[in-house]
This record gives sequence, C-alpha cells and structure tokens, in this order.
Amino acid sequence: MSLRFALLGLLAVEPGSGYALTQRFAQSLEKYAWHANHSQIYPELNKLAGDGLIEVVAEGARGSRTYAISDAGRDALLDWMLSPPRESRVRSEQILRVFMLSTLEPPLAHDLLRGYLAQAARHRDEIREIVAQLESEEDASSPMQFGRFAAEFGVRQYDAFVEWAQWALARIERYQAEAGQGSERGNRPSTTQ
Amino acid sequence: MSLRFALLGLLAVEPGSGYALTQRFAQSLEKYAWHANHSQIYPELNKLAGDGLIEVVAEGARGSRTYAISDAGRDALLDWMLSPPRESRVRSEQILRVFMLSTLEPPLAHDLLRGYLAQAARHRDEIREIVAQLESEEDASSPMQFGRFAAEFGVRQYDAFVEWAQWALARIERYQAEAGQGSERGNRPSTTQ
DNA sequence: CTGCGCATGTAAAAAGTTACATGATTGG
DNA sequence: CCAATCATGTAACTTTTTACATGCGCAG
Repeated sequence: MSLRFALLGLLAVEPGSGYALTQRFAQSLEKYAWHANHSQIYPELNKLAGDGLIEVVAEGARGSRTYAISDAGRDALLDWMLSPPRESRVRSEQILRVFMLSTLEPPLAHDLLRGYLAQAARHRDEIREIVAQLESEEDASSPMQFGRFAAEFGVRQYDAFVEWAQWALARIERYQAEAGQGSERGNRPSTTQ
Repeated sequence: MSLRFALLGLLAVEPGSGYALTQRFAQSLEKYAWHANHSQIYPELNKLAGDGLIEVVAEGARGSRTYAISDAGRDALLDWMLSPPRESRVRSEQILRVFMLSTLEPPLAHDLLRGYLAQAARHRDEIREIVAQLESEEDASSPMQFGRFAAEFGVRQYDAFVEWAQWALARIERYQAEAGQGSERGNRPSTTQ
C-alpha cells in the first residue's frame, strides 16, 4: 500500500511520468523512506489511473505520459495521511550490518565501524553542499520545498549516525583496554588498514 | 538474503529457538534495522540448518529446538559482513509519512508534525530509561552488549528526528507568516492544474 | 549512423505479510 | 481446569526484486 501513497505524494507535489517518478524515488526518497523500481512503478501508475486517483495530463516523445494527481487522488492521500500509522517498522540493510558488528572481534568491528563512520560523514557533507546551494537560490515563493526538508533530514540523520559511531568506537576501545589488561590477546585497538 | 544474516547474527550473539529469535527481532532489531515474522523465521532456520550454518544444540519442552551458529555459519556471516553493502535503501512507512507532509496544507502539516515530534520524544525517553537501567546494572564483564549499542543508537536517532521536526515546524511557521501577509488565502495548494 | 539516455513494459522468482492451524505447558 | 503464553508450522496472498524485452529521439 505504501508505494501507492508514495506515488500519490510525489504527484501531489508535481506531475510527472513514470520515468521521472523513478528518478525522484532514487534521488532522495529511497535513502530515507522508500524505494521502488520502475518495474513496480509503471504497473502501479496504471492501477492508480484505473482507479481515477491520477490522470494523464500530457503525452510526450517516446510514448511518455505525464500523470497528475486527481481530486479523488488528493482525497485518498489525505485519508491515508490522517489514518493511524501502522507499527513503525524500519528496514535498512546498512543498519543491520552496523548492529551485527557486535558479533565480530572488537578490533575488526572497530575497523569496519570507522569505515561506516567515514562514509556517513561523506554523505552528510554532500547533502550539506546541496543544502547550501538550495539555500542560496532562496526562492522564497516556492511552496515548502520537499527537497529542502528531505535534505535537512538527511544531514541530521547522518550526523546522528556519525556521533553515535564515535561513541561506539570509544566504547569498543574502552572494552579492549579493559579486556587486554591481564591477558595479552591479539586485540590492539585498530590494525590500521 | 538479509534475513538469513540477521538470524546468523542473532545466533552468533547467543543461541536460541525460533520463538526466542522472533522476540529478539521484535525487541530492538525491527525498530531500526529489520523485521521478520515467525512465519518467515521458522522456515529460514530450517534452511540454515539444512545448509549447515546453524545446528540444533538442545531440545526443550513443546518441541522447542535451540539453535546455535556453526563454524560454517560464522564464516558465512563474516563473509557477508566483509562484503560490500548494497545500495543503502531504507524503508520506513513512518518517514514516508513525514516526507509526504509537504503535500498538505501548511497548518495541517504543522499539526501532524507536532504529533510525530511528541511521539518520537516519548520513544526517545523510553529508551533513555532503558539505557539508564542497563548502565546501572553495569556488568563490565559482558561482551559488548548488543542491546546497549542498539539503545544508544535509538536514542540518538529519535533525538535527531525531534530536532529536525522542531526545525521543520519553525520553517512552516515562517512560511505561513510570509504567505499570510497580503492575501488571506484558504490555502488549497493548487486549485489550478 | 551510432551510442546513450529516455521511456515503458512483462515475467519469473524471491521475500514478506496475513491468516489459518495445532498442540504443550504453566500459573492461577 | 482455564487462560495465557510457549512453540512450531503451512497456505494464500501481496509486495519487491531481478531479468528480460522493446523502441524512440537526440547529440556528436
């Protein structure tokens, strides 16, 4: 069901073709909230059109169809937004990997986590640049830019991860220091790759 | 594939039955990283056992079987942990809803977002209590408690959300103040298409 | 005139959800 | 002895992924 409302939501912001929607998913939505392939998007658009929730408003080159949300679609989207959200389930392979670090030997977990931290920091900085650009364009008339909210969310999300990772690294180091006191195990804090 | 490694990871921390693993998923993993129903877990455990990655180490009342990870399982888990993570896709209906707020009229988006903020703050505070308790028990000998890492992650995650939501609320308020200056519109985002 | 990106689809397989189903044990 | 919880499973359905498939239009 969520795919349906993700599409309605994107079309509520701005009309677009299946191709364009596929790109909008890949652009920001998939990183924080939802992902869909084009092979899922096209059939769903046809279903939505069949249900009268969206309409073809233009046809372009190469058989492209631009869809826009209909009034019925806006109503359906609103209903969904006002309906109680179901159990908050999050699915992220990346975070799963992070949690599974605790199954590894501390030095290895430490090394991998440093890598994750570095990557998150890079992502954060990339988005910060985008934010800076958006902020400079400063189109005050624009109606509550979706992208601006998403980008800010991303920056804060990655930043929280970076800080958590630093905390976790320190904790692993502390643990290793304590564990290594008596018996000398192979475990030095980081075998610098 | 991820389910398989989530199970291997949980069993690498501690042996358990399908029932116990179902609970461990529900306890913390599902909130941040991965969810699975028992109807998915039992068949996957049987497959893992068939592949020799886990073994039955005990049988208890009511036909319960306690599984433990095998050496082959540890190898498989390690391989996975060292393999390059695939595109970071996150799936969260809650976050999808948050992003879709920008399709609503600002006053309504504002109201809903305040609710989301309050709930996130509650979640954060709940986990903080758990953290406080874990911290007081302070079992220094325990081998890098998985739960402690997850809880800290949760606190920071929710906290980042709360702060983002506050930022977003302020931005919505600013937008409304600006938009409301001249004409008192009844804000239907676009009556014109 | 060719390769790349635009643009849309279908089919098969895998993963995940929901519902159905059964029975044992334990605490009150 | 009754209800709740432990404990495991299957079946049907939905959703998602991966692979296959086709063809247009534009820039170099």
